[in-house]
Amino acid sequence: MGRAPCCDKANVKRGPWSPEEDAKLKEYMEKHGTGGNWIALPQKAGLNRCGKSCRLRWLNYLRPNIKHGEFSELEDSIICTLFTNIGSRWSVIAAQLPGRTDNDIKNYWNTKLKKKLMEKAITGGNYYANPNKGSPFIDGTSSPPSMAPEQQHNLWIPTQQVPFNSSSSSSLPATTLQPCNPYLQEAASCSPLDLYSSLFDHKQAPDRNLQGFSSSPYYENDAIIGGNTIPLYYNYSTVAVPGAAEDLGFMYNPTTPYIIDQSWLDQ
DNA sequence: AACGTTGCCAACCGCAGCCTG
DNA sequence: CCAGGCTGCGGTTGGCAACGT
Repeated sequence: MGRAPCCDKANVKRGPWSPEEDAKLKEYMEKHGTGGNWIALPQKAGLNRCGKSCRLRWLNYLRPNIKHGEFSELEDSIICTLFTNIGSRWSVIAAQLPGRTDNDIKNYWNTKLKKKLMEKAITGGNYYANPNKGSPFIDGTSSPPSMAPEQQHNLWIPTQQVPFNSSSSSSLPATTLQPCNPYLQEAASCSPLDLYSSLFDHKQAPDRNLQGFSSSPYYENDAIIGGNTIPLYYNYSTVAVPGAAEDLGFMYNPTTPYIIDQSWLDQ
C-alpha cells in the first residue's frame, strides 16, 4: 500500500502565492501558530493550499526576520567553509546564518557562489602555503604554480565533502567532481572512493597522516555543529604532492572548497 | 522587433526519520 | 513493536526576466 497523499492535489491551488493568500497565512500564523499540524492549517486559515505549501511559504518568505537580498562576504565565507566541511546540509548551514533560509542558501550556492569559486580557482588565488611548512612548491615559491589554460580543466571541486580524516572509505557516499573551468565543462566524475584511493595510493601515503581539520593556530573561529567543532574560516589539511620533499600543509582560502589538482593524482 | 538562451528563484516533489496511538 | 501520519530536508523543476543574437 502506498503512502496516502498529504492533500488532494487535484483540488488545491498550486504555483505562486497571491498577496491575499500571503496575508491570510500570515494573519493566521500570527494569531494561532501552526497548532502543531500543517496539514490541517490551510482549512483552518481558509486557504485552498496544501499544508506543505503553506509551511514552505511561511518558512521561506513570510516568517519574521527573514533576510532577503545580497549575501555578505562573511556569509559567503561561512557558506563555503561549511559546505566544504559538511556538504549540502543546507538546513545546518542556514542555522549558522540568522535570517537566511536553507532554500535561499541552496539557490545562492547553485546559481552564484559555486561559479564564483570556480572562477577564483582558475585565477590561482585559491590556496596559500602554510608558513610553518615552508614552500609547498618545487620551485620554492609560496604561491601556487600558475596554470596554463590547457591545465585548467584538471582542477576539480567535489560536490560534497571528501573526508580526508576517515580511516574507512567504504561508506563514502557517491559524489561527482565538477570541472572548475566553466568554459570547458568536460563530463567527468569519480567516486569519492576513487579520489580517496588516489590521494593515498598515488602519493604513496598510506603511512602518512593525512588529516583534515586538526587543531591549528590558523583557526580563528569555530562552529559547534552536531557535537563536532568545525573551523569556520580556514581548513588546514596535509597532503602529499609528487615532487615535493615532504607532506605539505596547505591553508585553504576560506571561500574555497577542496581544490584537487588532477595532475597530482595522475603522477 | 523577434526569437532563442541563460540566469534566477519560488515552489514542488519524494524520501527519510520522527512521533504517536 | 508496528503502522500510519506528519515534518523537515535536499534535489529538481517551472516560469519569468534579462540578456544576446
